[in-house]
Amino acid sequence: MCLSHQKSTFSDLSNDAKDELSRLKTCVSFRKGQVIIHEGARPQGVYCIHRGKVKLYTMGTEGKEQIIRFITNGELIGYRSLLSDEAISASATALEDTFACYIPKSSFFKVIEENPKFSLKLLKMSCHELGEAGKMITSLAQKNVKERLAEILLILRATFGEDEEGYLDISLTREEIANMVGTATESVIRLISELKKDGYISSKGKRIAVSDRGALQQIANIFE
Amino acid sequence: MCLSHQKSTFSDLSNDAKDELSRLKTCVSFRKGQVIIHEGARPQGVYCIHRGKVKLYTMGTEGKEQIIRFITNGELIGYRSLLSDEAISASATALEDTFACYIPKSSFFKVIEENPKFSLKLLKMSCHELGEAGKMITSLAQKNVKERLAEILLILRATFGEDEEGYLDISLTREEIANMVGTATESVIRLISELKKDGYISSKGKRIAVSDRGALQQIANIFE
DNA sequence: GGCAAGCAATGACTTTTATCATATCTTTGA
DNA sequence: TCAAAGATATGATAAAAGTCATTGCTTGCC
Repeated sequence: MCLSHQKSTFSDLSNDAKDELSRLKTCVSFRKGQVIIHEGARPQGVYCIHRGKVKLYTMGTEGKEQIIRFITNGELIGYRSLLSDEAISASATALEDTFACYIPKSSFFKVIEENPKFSLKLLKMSCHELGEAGKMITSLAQKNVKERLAEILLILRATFGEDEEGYLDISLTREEIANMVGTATESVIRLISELKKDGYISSKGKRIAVSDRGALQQIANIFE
Repeated sequence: MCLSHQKSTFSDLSNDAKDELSRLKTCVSFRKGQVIIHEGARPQGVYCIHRGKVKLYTMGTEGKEQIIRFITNGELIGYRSLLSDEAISASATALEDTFACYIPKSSFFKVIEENPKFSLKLLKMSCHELGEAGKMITSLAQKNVKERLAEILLILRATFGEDEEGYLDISLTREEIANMVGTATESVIRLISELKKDGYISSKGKRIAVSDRGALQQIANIFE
């Protein structure tokens, strides 16, 4: 159950509050490809991911997905629209079989009201996300496709890590990568071939491994 | 003073809380072009704009500004990094002479802790901003320059309104518009000429007037 | 009022990226 | 296990956008 996660959004709550939450929540699961929340809908609660990987995306013109970010263990889905009292602005779909807790709107607000520290934590979280969104805006506006692709590969590595064989521990199609980078699928494929030829990454089927992190950082213009 | 604004971030506070804030705050003013907060710095407080217009932007590679959004009467500057406890992620510069209240970090947090409703309002605000940022990401990633320019012109109109002559009540150079749209200055100039020729906007010097809102919405692919 | 600095405008040209077409490789499920 | 569907790969070409160069217009300041 997601409350027990070390890094769960709810991890800092008192035991009492956690106990109450665990009474109010229900457990749900989603199969790979299943839509969890849908853009435009009015949310009735939030999901806290226990185990799994989820993409958050908006539909652009021509029905093309734009992936905004990923959500994984311990993180929330749907809190943004619940708190801003707006329609859901981004759909969420499971990228692999996913298990989550569902917390109804009223219970969620109850926890917020009774736990000022939790409310502050949410505030901190959303402000952090805002900073990340700003970075993404600047990259999309100013970097070229190759720079953006290198940046996204590094983000994927930092977010999901690597499996035993060194491949990124996340399975995305080239099209999904293109939908993050903001480009055509063919361009991603071409550039992945190029990065592979230059020895900065390797790939087998859809799986990708970062082999030269420094080189990617240089390509992406990241100095940290 | 900014606390008295109808639409100020602080408008819902109790009179007591407002009184206390007004003791803790100081008044500051910025001349056109003056930097208010600087990317990378650690903020020591927040600014609440009383009167004026401010651009919020990050520096991309090659030192090119990327304007994330504008801030005007009643809105806060610097709260994001204060709340997420990070370095300032976006600089703010006055676009015209601007008057603001400065509220030191400790006072700001005091108000948050003592007024749960205010804390919730900030949460709502930042969640709303997150939604807007998501929209901007999708536009930048999927729309072409002309569509984005039309969208930005509509946003400027909605944010700043028009003066007596019907011109947008905000003075931006073509370069600044390009820094919002995420394109080259020349491209913005060319497209403004084109929109003007087609009769959708008019312009005189740097001033721009939207004459056919519907047409711009159609160009921008906005259906609302 | 005139002059300089900064901005806007436009043309010519290059580079980047998208699109379309087609071939080949991988998965997946009957 | 084998066929079909779905993904990846690559080439040719077109379209979009950026860059560089130059001219002309505004504006603000002495």
